[in-house]
Amino acid sequence: MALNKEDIIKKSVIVFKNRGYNATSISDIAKECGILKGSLYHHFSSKHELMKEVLSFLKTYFAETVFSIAYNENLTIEKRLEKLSRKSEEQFMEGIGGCFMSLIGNECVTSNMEFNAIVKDFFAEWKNAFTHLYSNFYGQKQANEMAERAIMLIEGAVLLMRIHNNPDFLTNAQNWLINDFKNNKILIKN
Amino acid sequence: MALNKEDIIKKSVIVFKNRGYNATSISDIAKECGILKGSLYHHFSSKHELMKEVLSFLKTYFAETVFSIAYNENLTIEKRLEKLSRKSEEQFMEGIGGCFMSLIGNECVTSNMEFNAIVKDFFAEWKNAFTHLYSNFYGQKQANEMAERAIMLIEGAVLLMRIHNNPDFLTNAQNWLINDFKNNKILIKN
Amino acid sequence: MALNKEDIIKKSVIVFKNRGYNATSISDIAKECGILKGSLYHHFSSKHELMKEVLSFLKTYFAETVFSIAYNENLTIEKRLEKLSRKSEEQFMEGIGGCFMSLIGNECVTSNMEFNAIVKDFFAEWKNAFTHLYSNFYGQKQANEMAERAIMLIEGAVLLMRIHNNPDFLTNAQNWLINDFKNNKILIKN
Amino acid sequence: MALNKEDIIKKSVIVFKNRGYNATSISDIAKECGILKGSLYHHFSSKHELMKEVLSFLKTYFAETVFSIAYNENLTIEKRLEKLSRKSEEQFMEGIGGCFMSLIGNECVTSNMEFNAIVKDFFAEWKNAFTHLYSNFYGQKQANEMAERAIMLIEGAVLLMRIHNNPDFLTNAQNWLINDFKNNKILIKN
DNA sequence: AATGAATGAGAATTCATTCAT
DNA sequence: AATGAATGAATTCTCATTCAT
Repeated sequence: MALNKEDIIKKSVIVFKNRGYNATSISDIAKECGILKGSLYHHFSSKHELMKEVLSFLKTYFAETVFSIAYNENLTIEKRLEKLSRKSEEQFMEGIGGCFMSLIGNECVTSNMEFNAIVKDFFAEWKNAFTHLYSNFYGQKQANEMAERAIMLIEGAVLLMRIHNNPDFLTNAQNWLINDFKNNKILIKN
Repeated sequence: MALNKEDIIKKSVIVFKNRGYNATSISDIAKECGILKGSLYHHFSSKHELMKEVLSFLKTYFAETVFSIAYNENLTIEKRLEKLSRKSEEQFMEGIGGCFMSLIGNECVTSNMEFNAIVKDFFAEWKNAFTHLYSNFYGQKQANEMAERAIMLIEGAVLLMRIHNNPDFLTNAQNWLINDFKNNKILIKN
Repeated sequence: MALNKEDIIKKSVIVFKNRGYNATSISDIAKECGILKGSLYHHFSSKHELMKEVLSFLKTYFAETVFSIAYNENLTIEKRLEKLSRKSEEQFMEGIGGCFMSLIGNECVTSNMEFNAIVKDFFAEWKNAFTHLYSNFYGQKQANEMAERAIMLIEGAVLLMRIHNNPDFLTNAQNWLINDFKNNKILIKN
Repeated sequence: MALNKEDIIKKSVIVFKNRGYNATSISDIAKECGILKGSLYHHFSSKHELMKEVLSFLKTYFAETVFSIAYNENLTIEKRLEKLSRKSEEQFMEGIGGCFMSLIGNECVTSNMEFNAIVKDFFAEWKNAFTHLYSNFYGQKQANEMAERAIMLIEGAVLLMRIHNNPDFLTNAQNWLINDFKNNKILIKN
């Protein structure tokens, strides 16, 4: 009752993150929302459309709430890196753990170009954020590489965390990134 | 005609890797094998059982063909690392690209403990291989950490490669790993 | 259209009685109901669940409409026996003939404890009804025995009626029971 | 190995009696015989043909081993009745309990006229046996009726025995029949 | 907006039967 | 006689979607 699109999207995130796209039924989502599956079609024209809106919602959420931190000039570069890490960690550890974008992106890579486009955008924005931070200390090319590496490390860590049901993997990865950053900064200064 | 279990498992790897577990139907696999879906049940009692055998097959394949390289005393540590990288790359780039174990492991993490157990084993064996290599130059604790990091980096790279349909991600990651190894070796020597 | 559970249950009784549990498909029942097989699952979660509801429905039906006659104090014992006979006969001769409870009970005895429980309940209630009637003229032990015998005779008659496609078997059995009752009553009085 | 038709028929009796016709697969029977299902088709052209032979085998078995007792002039009528009871009881209590003929007869009554014909023959022969015994003391019409009643009682008892998994039902029914016989004989003599 | 009944396509699975070896 | 691979039809069940109320 009085459910709006955003409510449904937020509930959908939970269910899709647990079971993936194909194993999640419209019924599952409706149940999570406390309505009947027929009613979902008042808000979304199809499961596919719902997922597209979920992905867009999350992309926007990350851009506004997480990646934007990289551009916050009120904080030191280091603080930004730390805050960005903490914020993304929050998301990746939510519920059962995992990166929604890569989960859906990987599952649906052959079947759904529209999902894929959004997922690629997400990664591009994430990379830009990291590149922006690193380019304070490194040249463009190296900053780019380091950003790519950072994302790989985090995504790999999230993946292992999900499979092993153990948050330490992600915690370790974030610590390594931050420590590397600090150590390299010192090296560069000298 | 006269297909055996291994033939079917190899065909299954292709189809499951493309579409994942839930989106792949027994019909899809049967079609790939050139038989009717009913005939598959002569060889495997269920889709679930088939996937278990596929995962076990791949785990054994990696152990015997890839991870074993780390223990090959006829090669230098560096050569082993390179060969191990090349061999795993071969697998991860096969077909549409992706790491079968992490794809299935992530998709089915909430629904299937039996898949999960095999996937965890796979990662444990992979980590042991890296740890074994790194412990030639580092203490146990650090070798362990470096192994974990290496796997994270590769898995993250494979994930980005799949999503962007671009093998460079993985190539880069492997190069970084090998270069890091060489550089660190020099640092340690001095 | 706009079928409800009870409509479907009543149609199911017909089909299941004709062919038994295993030879009846969900499709058969859906056809009888004038809907598609998928639609049945809107009302019943499985064939097994449907049969459980059919059995429960029939058990209640017999309790309320047939066995209750034994306790109707407005009728003489003899009238009750006659009416009870007539009412059960109506059910056993319906359609192709047969006792639904014993048909399903016997067919599914090894495969389905839940069906079995309901079937046993049915027979217990039937026996109680007969025992109640007979205990007006006999001691508890003998009334019990006579009730058991009565049910055996009727069930055997229904079985032969079904196999021979001849209602006379049941008619005969009911007459014998009623005559025995009358004759014994006279013997007892003297 | 070295299985012959009769071996298979005897194993089939066990499996069909447990699960009925439709729920029993050719595989189940093959398993019980220790061969593969394909091999069964060397001995029987179809499941239907197998059941026909099973029914014929049992009909012959009962005729020769059980019903023939009624015509054994070396025994008193009473002894014959007792022995006949004991022998049929043996069969009805075998394994999980139940009368094979009535189980299959009832399950397949609408689908299989060939089974039905054999089952009807079986009951005719059984009735003849009882009629033969009773006609030593009663007129043809009454002997006939008593035979019918006897069979109804036993069949009803076997049915309840199977459903309640309790052999007492059949034991009781047989005792009642024998006692009735003895008591009536005395009444008639006087 | 929500319900709930219905649809129809497609999923996994079973199974009687065939047949080359 | 037996095997084991394959068939193809049928079965139970699921699910995205539609629509009258």
